[in-house]
Amino acid sequence: MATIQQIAEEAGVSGTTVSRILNDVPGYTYAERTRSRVLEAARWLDYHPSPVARALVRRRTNVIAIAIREPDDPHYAIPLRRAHKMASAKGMTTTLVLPDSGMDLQALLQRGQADIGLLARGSLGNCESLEDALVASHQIVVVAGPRYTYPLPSGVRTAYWEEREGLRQGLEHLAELGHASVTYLQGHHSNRPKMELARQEAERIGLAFEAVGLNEPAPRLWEGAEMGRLVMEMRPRPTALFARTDEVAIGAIYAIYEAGLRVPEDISVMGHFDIPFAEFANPPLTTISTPFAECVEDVLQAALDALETGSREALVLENIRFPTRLVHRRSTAPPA
Amino acid sequence: MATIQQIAEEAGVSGTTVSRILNDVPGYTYAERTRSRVLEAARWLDYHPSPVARALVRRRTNVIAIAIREPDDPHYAIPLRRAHKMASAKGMTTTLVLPDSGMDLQALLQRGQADIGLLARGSLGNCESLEDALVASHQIVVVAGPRYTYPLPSGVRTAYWEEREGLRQGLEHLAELGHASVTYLQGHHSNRPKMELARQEAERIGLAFEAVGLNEPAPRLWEGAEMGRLVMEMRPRPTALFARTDEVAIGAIYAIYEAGLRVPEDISVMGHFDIPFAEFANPPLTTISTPFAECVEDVLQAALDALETGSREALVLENIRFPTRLVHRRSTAPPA
DNA sequence: TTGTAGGCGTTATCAA
DNA sequence: TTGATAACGCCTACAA
Repeated sequence: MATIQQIAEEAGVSGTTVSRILNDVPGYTYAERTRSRVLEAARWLDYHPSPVARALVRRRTNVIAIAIREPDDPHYAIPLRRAHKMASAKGMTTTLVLPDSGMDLQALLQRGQADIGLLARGSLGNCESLEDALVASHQIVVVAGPRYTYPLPSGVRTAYWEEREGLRQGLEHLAELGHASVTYLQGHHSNRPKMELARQEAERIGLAFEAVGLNEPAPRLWEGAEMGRLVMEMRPRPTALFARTDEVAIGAIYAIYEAGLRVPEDISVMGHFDIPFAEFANPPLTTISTPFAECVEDVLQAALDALETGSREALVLENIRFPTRLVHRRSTAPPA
Repeated sequence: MATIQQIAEEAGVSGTTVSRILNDVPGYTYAERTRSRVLEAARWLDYHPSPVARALVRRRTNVIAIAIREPDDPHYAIPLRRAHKMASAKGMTTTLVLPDSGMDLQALLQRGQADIGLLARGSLGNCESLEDALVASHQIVVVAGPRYTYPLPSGVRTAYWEEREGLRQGLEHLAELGHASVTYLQGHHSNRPKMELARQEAERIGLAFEAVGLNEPAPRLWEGAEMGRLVMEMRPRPTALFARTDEVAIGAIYAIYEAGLRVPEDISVMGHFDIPFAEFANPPLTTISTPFAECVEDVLQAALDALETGSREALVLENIRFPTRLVHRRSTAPPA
């Protein structure tokens, strides 16, 4: 509520003086008497600077916009938490951008509501509109997430992992266990690109491949259960399931037990992403661990640096790739 | 990048005219020629109004600050998603406030960085500082969450459920199944108030009560596993576990299977909150469903109304209570 | 039907 | 060592 002007009057100085003292602007040495009078008046009036007014003149909102796909997916909680932590360490705040809402990242940045846009995506590629955003607004945009087959978005700093790599690791794991075929749990056909990658890798390894899809989109756990039920009716019954997501895998396991079978004795199931629940699933889920946290940290750090130095140069220099990793737990075993 | 002034020059009118036309300010009828010239210039220059400048003069940021405890707890994803949805339906954005960060809700509101503060808490009560915030800033604060024993925060619009109610429902369920005693999985002692409530209710029902605690705080799944292991060594072994949280319950089930026992054949386990994973746990988790979404929706709607009408009256009128509900699934059964 | 002037709270520029 | 003054982009009396 209190403004710099009020402090100035209270302390009998000018607003300029108050601003400089309160902000410790370098290059100005004020008389101790003035300093203390200002400081005291500020405390007395319970002064809090207005970030809005500041943002207007400094052209800096101190806001990081975080765009994620699904806020209730534990997998996306990672970038959210990470980014929030890094932001508040710098005294910045975060704003959430979700896909359904009318407010998209591009609009947010164009209007100058955020200094940095962090895109934590479920897939990279097809990002032309991103570059537009980058050019149109002078803000900083960085991207973290998995790469499928599309080329990386150019002109945007990116950290990523190769979805193909994780898929291969999982497929090889199943092959090594002795499985001759995999059934991939794709879900809604919007997830087709990933499935195609899996198919390619399976063929390279010499694993028979089959995919289960769903016409209607649904929350992942439900998708998993639904596909699990479909699988239970397939003859011959698949020996190994590779789910698009840990949640899909857990949903599938639910359906398998519902049908009176067991994992991995009757059928092996593996997931993707290694969310915390994977470790504590019953049975503990074999899955592919994915470096989402590292990716976010990497690009966001670059973005913060760029923001501080004011040079956007470092932003496009490199696109760093982080490795994925097989986490072998108990939901996979040799076929019966 | 483009400003109203630039449009004004481009269209050969004054800034005032541009502002009024672009905002459809009622009470002004402009010549069609002027209108179209302004509109065209705006499109031509790709004009986007600056929310920062607007916020400064309108004293309205169009931001809702959402304070939650743990971003990666699926339980807290509910208020987050709900609030974000309601916000963006009104063209507002959200900012996240997490406990660890230096940025707290009070500071945010005092500085006028948000119009509404939504506190989606893990517990109600002890909210004196809240009222300070309310009085100090002219912003709107509302609260949603569980109530333990403390009185509701007064002077703040609240929607809540009674933690005691859910606890009783769970305890009664176990008693009806024939259990003579419960072991409550409390976790870190910061969760003691809820445990005390459970103890009281157990005594009222005539159920022997015992609590398992932990000295070190840990993520809930790990807490659950740790306490599950402790329980496995207790003699006589408990017949029924009541976990503070679904995640704790799932962690405990993990430890139970690790020890070679089964749920519910050897031991019953129930959780609290009914997160999506509860339904798909193995076995599906009996739990208490909690109306977090309804609570958030209720108070946030009140807050939005208050913001629109400008009267804070409606805000303190009522504190609505929503019921909790037992969800009986398969992790509980009569004792062996 | 349109425009002018002033202000929202802060910082930057220039002068003293 | 300190102050005027003018922005930042928008909105709202008040005037014409």
